[in-house]
Amino acid sequence: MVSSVLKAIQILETLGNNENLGVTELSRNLEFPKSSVHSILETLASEGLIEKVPETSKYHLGLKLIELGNRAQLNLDICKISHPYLKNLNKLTDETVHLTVLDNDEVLYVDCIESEQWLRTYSVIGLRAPLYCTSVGKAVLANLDYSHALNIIREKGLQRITENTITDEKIMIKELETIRNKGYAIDNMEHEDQLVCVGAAIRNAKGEAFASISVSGPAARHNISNIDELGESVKEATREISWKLGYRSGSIN
Amino acid sequence: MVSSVLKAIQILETLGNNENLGVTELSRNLEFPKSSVHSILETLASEGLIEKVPETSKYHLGLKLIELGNRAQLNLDICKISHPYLKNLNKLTDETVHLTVLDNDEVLYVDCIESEQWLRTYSVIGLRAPLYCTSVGKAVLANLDYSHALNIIREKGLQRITENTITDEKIMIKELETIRNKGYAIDNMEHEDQLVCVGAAIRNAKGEAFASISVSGPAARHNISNIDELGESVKEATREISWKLGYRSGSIN
DNA sequence: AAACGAGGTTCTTATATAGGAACGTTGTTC
DNA sequence: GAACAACGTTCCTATATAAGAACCTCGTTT
Repeated sequence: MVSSVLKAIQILETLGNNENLGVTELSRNLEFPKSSVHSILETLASEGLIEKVPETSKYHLGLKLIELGNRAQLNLDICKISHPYLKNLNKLTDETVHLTVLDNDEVLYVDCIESEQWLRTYSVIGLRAPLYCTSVGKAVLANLDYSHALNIIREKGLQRITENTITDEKIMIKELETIRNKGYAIDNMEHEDQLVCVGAAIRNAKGEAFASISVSGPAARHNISNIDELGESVKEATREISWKLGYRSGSIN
Repeated sequence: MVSSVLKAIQILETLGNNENLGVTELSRNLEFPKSSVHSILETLASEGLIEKVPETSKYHLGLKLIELGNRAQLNLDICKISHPYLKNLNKLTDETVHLTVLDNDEVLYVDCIESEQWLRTYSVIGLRAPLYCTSVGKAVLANLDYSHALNIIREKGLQRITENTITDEKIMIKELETIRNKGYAIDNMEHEDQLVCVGAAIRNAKGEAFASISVSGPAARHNISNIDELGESVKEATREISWKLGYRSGSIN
């Protein structure tokens, strides 16, 4: 383990969360000595991972990171394979479509195609969300080992975010069963008021649910009657992607 | 300057260009000792910037980089401000629209909205291209200091890429003058066969042309008659963006 | 306008690390 | 199946660096 590299990464993360910080602010935030921060910033800036605003001597993330991030996205198998299916779902539904992967017991949004409608879900690539209150998250959660899922639920807790958030463990366990039976998860304004999503999990060759896709739109457009139809489309897409990834379902599923 | 951080960055870049490299391959490529590569990889992997494929002990770029890259993109003022204009141009033209910034005497594609048509320009965020043979590049080049532009042209050279690439310095200098007069640059299959683009430069508050926007599509759809119309739309968008960035043109331009 | 304060930068040395070399481990060849 | 080859991993120490402290610079206060 290389401490300076570790520090550099933490600096990048901090700059990602708070744009335009100076040496002292970073040093205080991270509790690194100013001089260390300074020399690391100098190095990062020399390669373009961050940029120094000369007038203020403050730093923000740089162009090279955009380049690397997109390279990472292109190299990520799941993105490559899923993108056409996202496009297709977007065409079919005219709603915003997301691809997420499980990372650190959260979902990380790694691809997105926005709806063309005026009232639409916003693009959120690179953001994270909890598992228990999103369709993408619940779809994955429902397909993890029971003990693992329970662990996550208990460790992270079921914080109330909206009126509809499921905050009771027993109800959540039933919900996960429903999701397994249906093959897709519905988020009925559990994460954001007026936002309804349907998500289904993607499995890798080992059968692990490690990613998921969702379609999301305003509650006004998604009532009980059409949400299941959407759910079936999403489920079908994930089934095909999982197949391409080498998953061969043993059961009738 | 911190050598280990510098090495880490070079490793990330190398992994961006060649996915799935092992310790030895990286060590050979970069001429770093294996042990150094090993400990840096370990550190990068611990934070998720890269991922190790356990079966092969090879590494590729990780999820955290997608996150950081998108954070960088969101924080980049020019992206924030330009995105609505890109959307608008895309709607207006139904062609693929790109935003690039000048970086290291090249253009770096930092945002893109793809056409919905079957035959379309592909999305290329994170890629780079030379200045002399792209509309986005020429638009910027035309608005740099004459000596600076000439320097770039001479240092990088005018390599022939397609039949239409401008490879003669004198012709290029005239072309740049035309671009300044018109306010937009046309790439008539100079970078890729059958691909036609129109681009215009964006200026910051200091008046520096540091970014540009283009609309691009197949030559079949863009003849002499409609290309100038597109050019005017692109020019108008860049004019408004430059204004928002604080640029107050002194001349009639 | 002098003194202060808050930030960025430079200096120096005890300390952690880079990197050469030796060691494991895996899979390939004969 | 033994010997080899190729790669990943671990070890050790000369060396580069982290980090504390001093220093500089600029803006603000009295």
